[in-house]
Amino acid sequence: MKIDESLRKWPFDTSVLCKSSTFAGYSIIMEHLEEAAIFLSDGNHLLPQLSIDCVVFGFHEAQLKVLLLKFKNSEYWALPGGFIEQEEDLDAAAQRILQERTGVKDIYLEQFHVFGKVGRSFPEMHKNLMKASGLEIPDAHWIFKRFVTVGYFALVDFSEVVAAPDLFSEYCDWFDIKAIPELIFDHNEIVLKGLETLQRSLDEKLVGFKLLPETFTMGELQALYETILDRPLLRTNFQRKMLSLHILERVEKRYSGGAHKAPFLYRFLNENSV
Amino acid sequence: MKIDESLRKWPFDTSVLCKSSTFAGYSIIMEHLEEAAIFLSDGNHLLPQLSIDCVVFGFHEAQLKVLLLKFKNSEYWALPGGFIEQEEDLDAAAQRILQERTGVKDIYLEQFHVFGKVGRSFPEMHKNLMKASGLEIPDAHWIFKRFVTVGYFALVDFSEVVAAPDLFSEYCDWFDIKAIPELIFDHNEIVLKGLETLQRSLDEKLVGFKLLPETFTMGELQALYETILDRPLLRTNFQRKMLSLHILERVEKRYSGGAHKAPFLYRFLNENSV
DNA sequence: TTGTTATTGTATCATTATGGTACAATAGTA
DNA sequence: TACTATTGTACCATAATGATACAATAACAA
Repeated sequence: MKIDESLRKWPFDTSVLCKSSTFAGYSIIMEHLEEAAIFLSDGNHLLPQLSIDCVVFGFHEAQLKVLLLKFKNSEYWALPGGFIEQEEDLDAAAQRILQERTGVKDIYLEQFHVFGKVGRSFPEMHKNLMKASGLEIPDAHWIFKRFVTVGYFALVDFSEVVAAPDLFSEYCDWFDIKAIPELIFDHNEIVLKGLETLQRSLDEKLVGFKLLPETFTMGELQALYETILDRPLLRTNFQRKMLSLHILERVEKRYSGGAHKAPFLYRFLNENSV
Repeated sequence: MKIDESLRKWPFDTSVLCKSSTFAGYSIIMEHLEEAAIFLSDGNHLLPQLSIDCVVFGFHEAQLKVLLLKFKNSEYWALPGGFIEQEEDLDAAAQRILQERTGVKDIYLEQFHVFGKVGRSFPEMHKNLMKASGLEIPDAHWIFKRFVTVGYFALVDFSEVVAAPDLFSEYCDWFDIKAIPELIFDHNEIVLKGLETLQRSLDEKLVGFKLLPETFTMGELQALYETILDRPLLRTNFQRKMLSLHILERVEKRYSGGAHKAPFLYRFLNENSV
């Protein structure tokens, strides 16, 4: 069962938004502006100069995708991110930020690196982006200070995600890992490091299944591995290897209109359920 | 050639210090107190609520050792750590902190995890430790706030280290990884996570050589691997494996008073020098 | 000088893991 | 009913690893 693409992102196509509900669209943006202004007016409840940035991986149509947000009235894209409350655990903050962006609870999250170079963000660029989105913020505001950011990567079942932009972004979309646009600050570097970490975790931790729905074919699993590792794998040996691990349960066959043998469906057995 | 143990730490034995140079010892402590007070009087040049803690690994007498600091007038031990200057890269801060503690330049350092739980430090305990070391600090002082800490692990040639305590510690010493005492806050957890990271890096990154001096025997190298991985390895196969990697250069034989065949000495060839 | 001892370096065989090919089974189509 | 594309599995070749055997030898003792 396939979910309508347009349901997956909001607002996916701005031209549609403007045509069909210009006023509603405008009011929503105004509301966001006000929300953003309120948010920015008091940073005392947050850990200062520390942020979180997330590389959200999804798998769709044999491609590894990353979720990105687009700044309002600008061509700049960025990773979903946020700040940590004074009374909030770091991991909990990452969970909260991602739940807000994806609608998914209990996301698989892993911290992978801290980015702490002095010059990793560009205050001037940041100010321009804020101005473009309609926010006049004094130069000395806390949001323009140097930030150290903790990189998390998330693995989500693409079909479960209903992505939503944040206070400063216009909309969000999935990008093929091979076609990430130029991102703000050092976010391209963060994506790269996140991908490297994912590649390394893939063998040792059987983490790939988090990117697939409940059941899947061996072919789909192999495509996932090939895409992440970025190299072809021998079908027969991949199958032998996976089956020898005894982590897959055969469910039923999938009869689905190809002039060929139908593949089995498998379900991942995590350690607890065995 | 063996360096005198007593040279390696300062002041290694407090009783010696008190007996042989009571006044000098006292004045040194006073000096430190004053330094500490000056340091604490202004935190504006530091990133707030963010710290660095280091697990410094050394290898000595077939044991994996960790460097710990002892708080003044207290039985509590802690990891060497510090804070980040506003104009300092995170990695540079870790280098600086470790250089101050070990006297070694260009230390091999790797960031391995951020510890960000709200309750990871204990302000009351911290205040008592400060009081015991002679510092009266107001409860609202920045140093008692919640801190997120970035864990680094360091690999050093044990024989090069001349360890020195910091402003808040009395002296420092190496501890066998198997006999780490109870540490403040979540530092035991940090050591454990650091060790796990070291174990995982050991195969994939040929990082073990950083713990050995310039030249070493195959037996010493094997002892290092066995200690870190905490399991015995077959001598003959270990030797075959290491030699097959073509990362070792045979230097000469070591004739050193055992009634048996003398082992070769090896030098590690890093990628650049080949 | 010669035999003894503990350790080192290497050869060899057994076992397991992996790379690669072959082929039968089969769901849909012509 | 034959054909096609794909799937599941068997099989062989090669590589990596586990385990044993043994010669070489530096220091020591007789």
